[in-house]
Amino acid sequence: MLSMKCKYALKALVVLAAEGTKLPSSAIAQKARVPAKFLEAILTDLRKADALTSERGAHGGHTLKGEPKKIMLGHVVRAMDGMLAPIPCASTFYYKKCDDCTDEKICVIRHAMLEVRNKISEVLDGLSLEDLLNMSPKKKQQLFW
Amino acid sequence: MLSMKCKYALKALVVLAAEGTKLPSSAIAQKARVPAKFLEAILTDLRKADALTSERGAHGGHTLKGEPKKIMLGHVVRAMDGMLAPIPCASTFYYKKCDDCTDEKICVIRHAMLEVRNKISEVLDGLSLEDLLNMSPKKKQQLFW
DNA sequence: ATTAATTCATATACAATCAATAGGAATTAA
DNA sequence: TTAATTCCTATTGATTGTATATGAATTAAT
Repeated sequence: MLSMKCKYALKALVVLAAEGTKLPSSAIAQKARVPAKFLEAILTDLRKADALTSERGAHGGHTLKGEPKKIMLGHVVRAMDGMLAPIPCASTFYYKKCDDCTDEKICVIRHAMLEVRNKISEVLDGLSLEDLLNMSPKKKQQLFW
Repeated sequence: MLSMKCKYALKALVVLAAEGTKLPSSAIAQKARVPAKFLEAILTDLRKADALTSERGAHGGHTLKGEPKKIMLGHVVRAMDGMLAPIPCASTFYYKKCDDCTDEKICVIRHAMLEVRNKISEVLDGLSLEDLLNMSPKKKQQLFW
């Protein structure tokens, strides 16, 4: 399950990618229809995840860091929610051994979940913000949802 | 993320499939290395999900309902954890509209998550308990994890 | 009938996580 | 100096996850 936080993060980034300019969090909140104060915290996390840069003070705001084509959904989802894999022992970025497993090389559940994690990764690590924008029927018009 | 409950459920079913006989929950707990009392509740859920039948009293126990080939991982995961999709609006079995979405037909996030949900379903609805057993190097010997 | 083995039902506990909100400090441009 | 903004820390309330406890109901064997 995606958390609301992650969904909001994606929406915020889509707005930034579509707009292509610096935006204050209040504007993003409005365009993305996301709780303003919650979004502030999310934007901070996105900055730490290197997805955007922020400028403080009057005329401050948030700008996408790099081209939308280079920011992949997988990166965002991992930064917000952690691993893509359904189970830690099947994760590549957040691997953790199971307590109830003696030999994970033969664990049939891990095997199955590795397949799932690879499929999820194929999709999310293959989709960029630009790809998301291109899915939208029209452009520059905030009709993404 | 798979819950522990779901993981335990899968392990219990693998044990039952491998064994091919009626087993009391205590025996399953031991073979699957799962907390015994927690497992009891899980087995009840699995019965309600039509994955096994239970007999009470002395010499009672749980038996897989139908062939291992017919019990798909997707069914088990849904019964334990709910939808496979990362987001309710992309679920087929547990669909729910988003509050912050006016036209989900064009929602780019939903679009992306539909792709994810379909990939997950391809894997989990395509894998049976029998398939899991066949992933194991040897058989009938409780070396599944 | 009694006993032991079992499932089944209900309640409880505790911790963690989620989804936010609050208040204010620090920064910046006008 | 002011207004607009990000940034930081704390708090809240609800929900979920991961169990454990207790005991009732059922069944087979003696």
